[in-house]
Amino acid sequence: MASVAPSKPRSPQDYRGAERLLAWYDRHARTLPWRTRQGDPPADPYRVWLSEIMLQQTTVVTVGPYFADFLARWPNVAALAAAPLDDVLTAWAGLGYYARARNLHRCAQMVAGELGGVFPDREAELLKLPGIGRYTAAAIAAIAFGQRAVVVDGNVERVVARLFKVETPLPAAKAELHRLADGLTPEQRAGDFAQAMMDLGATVCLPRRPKCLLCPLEADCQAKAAGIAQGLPRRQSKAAKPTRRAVAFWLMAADGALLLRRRPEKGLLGGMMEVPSTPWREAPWPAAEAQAAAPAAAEWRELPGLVRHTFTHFHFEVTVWAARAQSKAIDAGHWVSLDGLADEALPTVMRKIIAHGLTQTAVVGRDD
DNA sequence: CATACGTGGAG
DNA sequence: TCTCCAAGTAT
Repeated sequence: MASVAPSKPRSPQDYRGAERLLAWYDRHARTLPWRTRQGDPPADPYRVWLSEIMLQQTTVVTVGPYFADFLARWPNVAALAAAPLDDVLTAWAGLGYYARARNLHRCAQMVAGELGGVFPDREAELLKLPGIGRYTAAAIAAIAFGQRAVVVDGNVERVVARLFKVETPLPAAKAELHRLADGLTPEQRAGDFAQAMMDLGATVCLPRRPKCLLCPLEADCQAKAAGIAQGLPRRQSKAAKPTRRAVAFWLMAADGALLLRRRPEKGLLGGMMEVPSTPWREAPWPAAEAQAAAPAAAEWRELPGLVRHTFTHFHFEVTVWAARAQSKAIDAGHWVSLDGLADEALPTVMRKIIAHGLTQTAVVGRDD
């Protein structure tokens, strides 16, 4: 149970903490592309939504250029809804968690269609939309619509776990941390408060070396008082990552086009383009077995080296085989000129494989 | 409640 | 090299 839960949800002490945090935020708020400043018109819900989806498990630095590109190409929800899904996937390529891009597009179509182009302003309605979960619904309600909502992301969990010295490891502590965050959240300026908590976590209450001397909440922080701030929140240890292996087939036509194919809509890298390969599995691929999985009969040659990539839950090792295609009459997949690769929805792991194929075939000489 | 789902930067 | 972890969601 709670090691140190406040007896009342909203004590005067908590309220002063919120006040101090907001005062700190007014002085230290970072200027971010999707953030409005004091005195500006209210935040555009489309921009808040777009940024929040992109920021799920993704750093501010990484999101920056993608947010600018999306906003330039699709300045409002109607424009995004009208875009072909493949264009959205291509623009998203490299950001990761590609289900977000598919849900983003579906959500845009729902808002632009049945919702008449207007984002819901209530958490419960936002929660019904694809790609919007508990955190994002609260963040949009608070930041775009000024409603009191309890916004809890990884930063807030860390800040609250330290403030109240919650020693239960995550994820078991999630419900308790949410309750404690609720008790801290003020009625007014809920959007600023949420962003202040997240900024505090991102710049002061850091995971490894918290800068407690700069923290506006230091005097209230029970973990700091106990000298264990750096060790919180505790986390349940994660399982080791297995290694999966595959052989990728670098098939080039006489005109220099490369064979790609689209992955299934669901699952890993769903809907994205890929270099054709054997299935991904732990056991290495004997040559004869890989041969049988090739997209065409050809004189396959193994390129030197190995492509390594780590996903969320496994390591990936890819050997690349290269061959020259006799014709472009191949069912599964489509041919793309090397110049056209930039316009394909290729995730990072596939760009690594392509870069490897490009350099190794150049070193060894085309093929045959 | 557990697991699948990307990528890049920091230490 | 390796582990951690970042403005989480869906199932």
